[in-house]
Amino acid sequence: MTIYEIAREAGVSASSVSRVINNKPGVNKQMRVKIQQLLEKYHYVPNEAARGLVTSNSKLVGVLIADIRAQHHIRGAYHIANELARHNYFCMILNTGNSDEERTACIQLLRQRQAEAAVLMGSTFRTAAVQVAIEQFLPDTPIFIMNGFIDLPNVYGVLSDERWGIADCVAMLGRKGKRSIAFFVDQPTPSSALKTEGFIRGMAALGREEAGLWIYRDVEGSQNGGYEAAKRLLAEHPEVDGLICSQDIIACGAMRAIQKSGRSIPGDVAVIGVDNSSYAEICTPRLTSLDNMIFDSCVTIAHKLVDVLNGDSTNQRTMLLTSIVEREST
Amino acid sequence: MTIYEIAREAGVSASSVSRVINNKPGVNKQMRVKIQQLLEKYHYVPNEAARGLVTSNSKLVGVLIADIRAQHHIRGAYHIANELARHNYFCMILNTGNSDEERTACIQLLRQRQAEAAVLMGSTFRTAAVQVAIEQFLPDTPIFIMNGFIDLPNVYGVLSDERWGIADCVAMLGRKGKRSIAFFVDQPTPSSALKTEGFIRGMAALGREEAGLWIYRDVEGSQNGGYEAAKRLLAEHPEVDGLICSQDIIACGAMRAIQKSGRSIPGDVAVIGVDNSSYAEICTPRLTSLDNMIFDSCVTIAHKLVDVLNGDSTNQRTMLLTSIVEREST
DNA sequence: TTAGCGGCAGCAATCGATTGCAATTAATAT
DNA sequence: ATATTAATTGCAATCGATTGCTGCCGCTAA
Repeated sequence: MTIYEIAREAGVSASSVSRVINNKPGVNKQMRVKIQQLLEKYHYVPNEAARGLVTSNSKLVGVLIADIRAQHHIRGAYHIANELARHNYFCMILNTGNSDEERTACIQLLRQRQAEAAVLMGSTFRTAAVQVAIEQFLPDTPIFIMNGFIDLPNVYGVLSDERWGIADCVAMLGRKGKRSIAFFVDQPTPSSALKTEGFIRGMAALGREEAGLWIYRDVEGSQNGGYEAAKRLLAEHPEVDGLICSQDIIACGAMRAIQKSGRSIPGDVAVIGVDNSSYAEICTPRLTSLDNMIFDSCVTIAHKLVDVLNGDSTNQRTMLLTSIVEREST
Repeated sequence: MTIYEIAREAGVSASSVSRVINNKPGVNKQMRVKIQQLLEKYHYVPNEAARGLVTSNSKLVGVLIADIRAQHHIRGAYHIANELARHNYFCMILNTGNSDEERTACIQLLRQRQAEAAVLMGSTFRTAAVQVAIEQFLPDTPIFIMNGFIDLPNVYGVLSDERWGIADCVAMLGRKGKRSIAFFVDQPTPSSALKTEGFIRGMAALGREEAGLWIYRDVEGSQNGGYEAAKRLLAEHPEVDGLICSQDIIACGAMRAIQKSGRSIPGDVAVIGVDNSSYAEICTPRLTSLDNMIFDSCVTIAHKLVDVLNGDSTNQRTMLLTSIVEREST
């Protein structure tokens, strides 16, 4: 069913049908009704490719996620997609994978489908190769970065203040009398750098110097990664009484190792994770976690997106405050 | 950058450029190279809307998921998207939500974007309204159903034999000397009906009649749902020594209630979940779970999809065997 | 009676590709 | 030298919409 067939049936030209479809003036009232009935009758759905071709608006926003299997990312995509759907935009959720080739391919896909904007989640966009790809293929496309920022005209970013968040976590452990606090952090990204910085500041507030801190870097972002790191930690510093992990899942693994060593949580060692994911509710004991406001970030991004697509302006950079959700592990 | 601009620069017509882009014969070798260099130079990416308009192939497959936040569904989408990407197809992942209106809207979206096939995951497609929508808007589109089947010409389905799987779970508990076994099942769907049937058969094999079975239906698919159901179970049947839950997350909640009642797992009560999700690895004790072969199902669906899109034929219905992954809870 | 105007409808160009067919050219055979 | 054939190349139609512009009709005012 095309507008031409509808037009023929109604005895008018395609122009009129198009005007009816798009609620534009210039069509007689009765004819409008007649056409609407035909549209209804034949379950007419416009061909978005044809429409996009002439109007050059695709009503399409690309959401690039490093790994859609990661809980917090997919939840973010979910919120953004829902918000955009209300504005008649459609989200193209793409799993970018971790190689630059895959990422560039995704960016080309966006271009190929004329995406009007792109949202980046995770560390997808960090490498130079990807930035080049963006500049080459999406030069005038507004880019929205979740938990990150690049200082360029078309780039908008939402960040949660994980630095102060982690510092708060340290302070909280301090208030509970913990002094020998370790920190597990995953692969280096801007986000993990902020977290590390927060840890250092927090410990400084407790009177500890950066040199002597127990920071375990490059911990794999999995339960096993946390488990192994904690084994090492317990061997090297058996007097540890507090642990902060840059991801909940790492904390889950770490707690297993701590419990296995015969220590109690939070009695002997208190543990805090980050993300406030569903894992935090499921592990035993339930995990205290720094909520980095994924939900709010996504809502904010979605609003920014809609504003920009509507031609309104927004500030390029927004900072969100984090909060600690306290559970049994502290 | 359009083919016309490339053509002008190369001093040929758009036709030749198009032939080069699509690797078609009929272009002089040197000219072909020259055009390829220009394509490269200007980072040319074809406009898929224009291309789709004339060829009427969108290279697009819709994946409809009731709730993309559900681990196993999004993992499924991940596998399918990866497999299809290798065949130059692009996946449109849509969160259908739970109302018929939302679902119909998603189906219209597929039509609007000329999706060449649709994959349905979760109970998305069960209601009559949705089936009508499919018939109206996607009459000739092949539909692939994950863990389900409808007997129609264009419909393909992959099912895992959860019935026998659950029966096996019962048998396994039986072998461990458990006899007082309860079953928690979520909202009624074809899948949960199969599971229930499997439970009944399994118990029959242990010599139990259907009438006296402890089947708790309509348990909410969340940790809290499992927790509340288990509280009821323990109150009504304190002698319970085995529990099978239709979802891992339900089992996680149930285990909390069981532990809180002072019982040990698996000593007093053995627990089994379904899905073999990451939750099964994170809860304490780690959960024995029936692996319903999400991964294999997705791979199978993706293969079927590619076959059908290539014009090859496949059998409409495939059955996969499940397997029990044994962990600490049994 | 005629100029002016507003409402409605359609023509035709356009978006960026693809592709069948005809035209041109060069190479080979007769 | 002419006919035959194959290899290139371009023309023009097409896909399914949108939209500026023109034309027509009927009504009102001078």
